[in-house]
Amino acid sequence: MGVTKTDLFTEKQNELAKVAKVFAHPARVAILEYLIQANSCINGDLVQELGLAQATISQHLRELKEIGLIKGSIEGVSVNYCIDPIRWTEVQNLFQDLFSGFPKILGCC
Amino acid sequence: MGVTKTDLFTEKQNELAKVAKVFAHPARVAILEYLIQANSCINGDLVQELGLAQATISQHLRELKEIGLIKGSIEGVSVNYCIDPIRWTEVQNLFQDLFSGFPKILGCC
DNA sequence: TTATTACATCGCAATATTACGATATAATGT
DNA sequence: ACATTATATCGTAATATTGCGATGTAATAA
Repeated sequence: MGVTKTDLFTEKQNELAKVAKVFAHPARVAILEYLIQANSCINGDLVQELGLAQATISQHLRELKEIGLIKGSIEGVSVNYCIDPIRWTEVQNLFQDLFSGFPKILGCC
Repeated sequence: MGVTKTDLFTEKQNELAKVAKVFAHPARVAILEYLIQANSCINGDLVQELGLAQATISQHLRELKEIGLIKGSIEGVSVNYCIDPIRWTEVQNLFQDLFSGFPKILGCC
């Protein structure tokens, strides 16, 4: 027990859930918002920005990378992180598809 | 350890993370999609629909209720579940605000 | 080469989530 | 009252997530 039964659900349902999990931690939301707001995408000061340990930030960054939302390119000693616009739109559409599927007009109950 | 440091983040970041967590399981996504697609919101057959045990479904429904995305009204012996349109839009906007904050034009990196 | 700087990974403890059998509750039917 | 039906809650085992110190790695500087 304790393991999600992914085989019971559609590809898309599993994909949305997996992506949503990445948004399901305030540190990762904060990282994304910081990357958006720093209109240039030079980084490394995330550890100062958020109050978490370097190891913890690194772990969150990895999860964002794994789902494809951000990319990191080595810039000398440090790493430049930025949002992947293609994937960003893709993920936006995943959520949009679900949200727009509900016709707010039909207020039953 | 193991506990999210919510005090480090903004109200809105914590709220979005909390809401995203509800979408972060395919069973809950499936439940929402089923409620959307069953244009009437009479229910109870979710246990047959998804392949999970009744206790598990009930637990997922509670999480959806707790975040306010669905409402359940007692209908005799069974319960009618349906999506709360107000909350649905509210949550949609929470995500939309984040997604639209990124200007896809500025393709740096 | 050795030191420094920036980040990644490992390993572990604390906590949270998932799933479900068992049991409780609450409304209806006989 | 008793049985039935539908759903909720409890308790617990399996697994996942979070956070961080310690350590590894890789590029540059002295």
